[in-house]
Amino acid sequence: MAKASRSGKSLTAQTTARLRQFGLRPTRQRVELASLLFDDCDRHVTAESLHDEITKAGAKVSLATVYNTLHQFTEAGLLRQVIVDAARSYFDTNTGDHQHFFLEKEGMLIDIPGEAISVAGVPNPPPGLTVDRVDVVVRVKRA
Amino acid sequence: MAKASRSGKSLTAQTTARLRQFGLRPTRQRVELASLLFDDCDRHVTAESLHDEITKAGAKVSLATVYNTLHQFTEAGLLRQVIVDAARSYFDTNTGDHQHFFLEKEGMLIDIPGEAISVAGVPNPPPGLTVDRVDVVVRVKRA
DNA sequence: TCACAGTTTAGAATCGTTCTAAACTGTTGA
DNA sequence: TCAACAGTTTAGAACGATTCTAAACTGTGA
Repeated sequence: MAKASRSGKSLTAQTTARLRQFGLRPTRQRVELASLLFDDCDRHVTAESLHDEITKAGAKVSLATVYNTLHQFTEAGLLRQVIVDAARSYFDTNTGDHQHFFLEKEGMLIDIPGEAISVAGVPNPPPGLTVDRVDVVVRVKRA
Repeated sequence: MAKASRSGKSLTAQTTARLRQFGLRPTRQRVELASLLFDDCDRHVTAESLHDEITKAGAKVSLATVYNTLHQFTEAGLLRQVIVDAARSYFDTNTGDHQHFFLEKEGMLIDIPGEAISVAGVPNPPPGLTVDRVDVVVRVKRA
């Protein structure tokens, strides 16, 4: 691991710098979690799934820390929370404009690019309210 | 209460008949809950809020029964479950095609008529999957 | 290297929800 | 009308996800 990037910095060093930028002290736990989340392609995780994954990878991070970290990353804008299931929270490393397919049975999320989809005809919200975000969830089933 | 309707049946009698139609034995608890839910205009409730309401109305219905009943009504197609908040489940007496404004802070849902809103450009789901439903949640904030 | 604020942690606590098993009640058939 | 039974309700325990607590630990800047 810690493959050197074009910039000459190791991935870990990049992650460390990134965390510092966002005002997060780069502790071992945060760096390890951030590596899992951000080093490769976009991902959807739950606290539980991320905790399992990091544990299987041999790192020791408590579940409480996984929860704390997911929330801190979300506040910092590194993650986005996706609400599709009453039973558990998902976190998405893709924070750009996009929507989701959701396969409830398997707890699987699939991104839909924001450019692809468009929502028209949203009425003005009642007086005193402003639109914060429009979420589209396309619920799918195995055929 | 039990104001006579044009049909000559009391509301309670109508509710009772309705429940029977859906294969639900019209017990005291179900009739009372159905009255709160369906006698007036469309509503959004949580198990907790409905339990509070029926308790304040002087009826004794356990929270477990409220949960059971909400799920039975949902299965029967009398209610629709709305997933907008990781913390709790909402149930909507409007089962027709429509979407929602959601004011998280206050746990308030407001219907958006289905005709008003339109979602275009939903890609074909990955092979083996079919679209079940498209949910739109317009998250709003106090200005 | 020290001191301290920030962080992590195990375990307890909390919250919404579901389960359990015993008591209760519509309904049906005699 | 009534007994019998399946379906229903219930209190309370149990559950699973998440948050809290308070004590131990660790980056950081001097």
